[in-house]
Amino acid sequence: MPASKRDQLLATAERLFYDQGFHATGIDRIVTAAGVVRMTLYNHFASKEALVMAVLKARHERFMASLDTAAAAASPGQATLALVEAHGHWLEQYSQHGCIMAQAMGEYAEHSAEIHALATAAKTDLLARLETAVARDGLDHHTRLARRLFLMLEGSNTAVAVLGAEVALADTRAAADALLSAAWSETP
Amino acid sequence: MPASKRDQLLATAERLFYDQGFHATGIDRIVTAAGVVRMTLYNHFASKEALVMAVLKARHERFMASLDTAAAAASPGQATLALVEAHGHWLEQYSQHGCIMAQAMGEYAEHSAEIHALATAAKTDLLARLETAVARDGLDHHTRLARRLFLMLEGSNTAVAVLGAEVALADTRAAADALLSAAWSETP
DNA sequence: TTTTATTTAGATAGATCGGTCTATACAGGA
DNA sequence: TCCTGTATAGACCGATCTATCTAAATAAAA
Repeated sequence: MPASKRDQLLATAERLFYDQGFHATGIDRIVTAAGVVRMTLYNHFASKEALVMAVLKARHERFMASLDTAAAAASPGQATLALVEAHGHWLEQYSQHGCIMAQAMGEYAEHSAEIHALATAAKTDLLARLETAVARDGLDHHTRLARRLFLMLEGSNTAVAVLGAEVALADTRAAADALLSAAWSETP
Repeated sequence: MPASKRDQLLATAERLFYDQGFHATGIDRIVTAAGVVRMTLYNHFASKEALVMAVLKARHERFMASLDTAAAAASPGQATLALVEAHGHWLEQYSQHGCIMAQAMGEYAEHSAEIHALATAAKTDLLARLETAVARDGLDHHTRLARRLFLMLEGSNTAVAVLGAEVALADTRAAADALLSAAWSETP
């Protein structure tokens, strides 16, 4: 069965928002690219802001699901590295030129508290998953370590855009390994 | 002496672009906030795109100068950490809710190759400074290590926006220390 | 077949966008 | 004093923005 008009709109808007930016992408371009008429969009979404919210929410849920799947499938003691790998895989597939949540935070910081809060929550959700994984792997100082890994993964968003996925993700993996090793030997 | 109209425009535009985003900030708002008339802007800058370029260029030069000053004043063997400190200091002062260059890359990736290239060059300039410092400090594998530190510093841009400057910068410092220690003990 | 919900087409609204134009005012330096 | 460069005020342009409205077409469910 073909995707619903609503799903077509979500997928098209996500692509355009990510490639062109939020404010630079007009309603007309979205509906044209989705092969749909303007009223169909406003039938499914109350406003452009509501559309942005729905796009980010759906994308975030997909991202979290891929993290959770990877963590659940990891061998004992390997949950943290599995998250790092899953994050890298996501960047390779869907996020080659920067993080859409960071972009949304910047574009809507003073224009929509709702969108800004959603994007911020997406970041803290990732941090929370890291904390859970680090704790599950039996590593000490798990909050501190999780925050350091968070720094790395956030940095890899930009690094992929600047240096390319191959180089950036290899660096991220190696740096994560170094942080994890250092965590064992470091004095508390 | 009061700042020139041109400088007023640059400072005002920088603030508005950073706080509200590039596309979401109109020419009218800039000139009004700068206390200047519309034609004065177009007398000094050929277009909005040229204004964005000038703003980013000036900001980047200020940033680079602060890095170079810090590196030059560092004790022998401490240039790398001095750069990390200087970067953190910059975030505290001027970049509390995300990196304006990353924002520009996102907003202009498909709208202005010139702006996108400038923002990308800003990132590679930071990476180059890190490489120089790491080499000057006599650390091995300096390219690889510099790229890992680059990841950290890029991550701290987002981390400051999400977790606040205090927490994020403490983590960044600690993680950089850990990476530097690990660099000594790691097998090539 | 009738009802109900969805989609289409297209006109329309008012605001704002980046950018241009002209005429006027006002400096400081020659 | 005159001249040159800069700033002001404000009208103006066409394009685009988000959003709404109506009327007709379409399809699936009852």
